[in-house]
Amino acid sequence: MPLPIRISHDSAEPLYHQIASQMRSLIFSGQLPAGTLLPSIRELAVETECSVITIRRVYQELESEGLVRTRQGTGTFVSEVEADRRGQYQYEAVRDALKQALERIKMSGLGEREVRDVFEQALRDVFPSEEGTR
Amino acid sequence: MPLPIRISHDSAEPLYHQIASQMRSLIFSGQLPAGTLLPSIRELAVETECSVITIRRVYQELESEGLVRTRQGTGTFVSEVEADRRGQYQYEAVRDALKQALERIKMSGLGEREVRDVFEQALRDVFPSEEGTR
DNA sequence: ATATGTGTTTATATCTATATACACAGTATA
DNA sequence: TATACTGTGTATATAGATATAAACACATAT
Repeated sequence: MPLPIRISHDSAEPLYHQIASQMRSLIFSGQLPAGTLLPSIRELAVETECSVITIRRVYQELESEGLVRTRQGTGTFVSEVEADRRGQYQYEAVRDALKQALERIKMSGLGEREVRDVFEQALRDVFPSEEGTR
Repeated sequence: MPLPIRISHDSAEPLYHQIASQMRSLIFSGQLPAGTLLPSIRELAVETECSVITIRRVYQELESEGLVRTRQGTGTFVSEVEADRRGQYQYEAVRDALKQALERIKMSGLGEREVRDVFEQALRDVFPSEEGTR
């Protein structure tokens, strides 16, 4: 089963960074629970249309952060992660992404009101009108 | 007068890319009208805390896109830009910035309430309390 | 044993960022 | 009117980060 990862080869953000970042989210959000066997570096390389070495680097980086554990000849597994780090990471990731987007939008000349409107509309796509939420 | 440019040395996005991207916005949005004399590469290098060569590269890239015109010994000036390209670029810039942030939000697994809270916080960071805006 | 799946190492190309020394344009001034 | 000065951009060489290919080594099941 392929991982829900979306990378862009046109983006200025380096490939290994995009992949690592998204895998952190998957792990911290619990979508990849501790013990899960990750795809082999070759599988993930195909899936993300990049080289095996790049994936290898991602796994190494995640291992150095204690998020995964890799064993030669066997595979790479998700490690146990303290609850503390979970919420913290997701919160900061979203906060940074939002800030960056807002900076970008502001620079285009839009004012606070317009930025809010644009974003409000976008949010409705992500959280499709749950009637009872109001 | 320094340009309203904000770059991050920690970001995964390359320096020259951050700078070029923001200068495009300034030009396309009309905040830097045609004929404007841009800061010298040394000034902008100091302002952005990067090397002269990096700024030079940015100016070269913008020149190759027809956005600026540079003359040795004199300086770099903003060129005339067709109205067509303006709206187009700004629209796409906003659209892409939003898209990226939303992808990140989806992947985080945070709920609507939390996302909205984070958004308000980020919005305040980017638009520091302009009292009269309401 | 050996076949097939893992991860690993080594060498290489390209991209990003830098420092240093150079060349041109305009201005002051002798 | 020369000429030196000070500001511009420019060229060359180099270091580090990013991405790759190809050959290697380990683990497990036949």
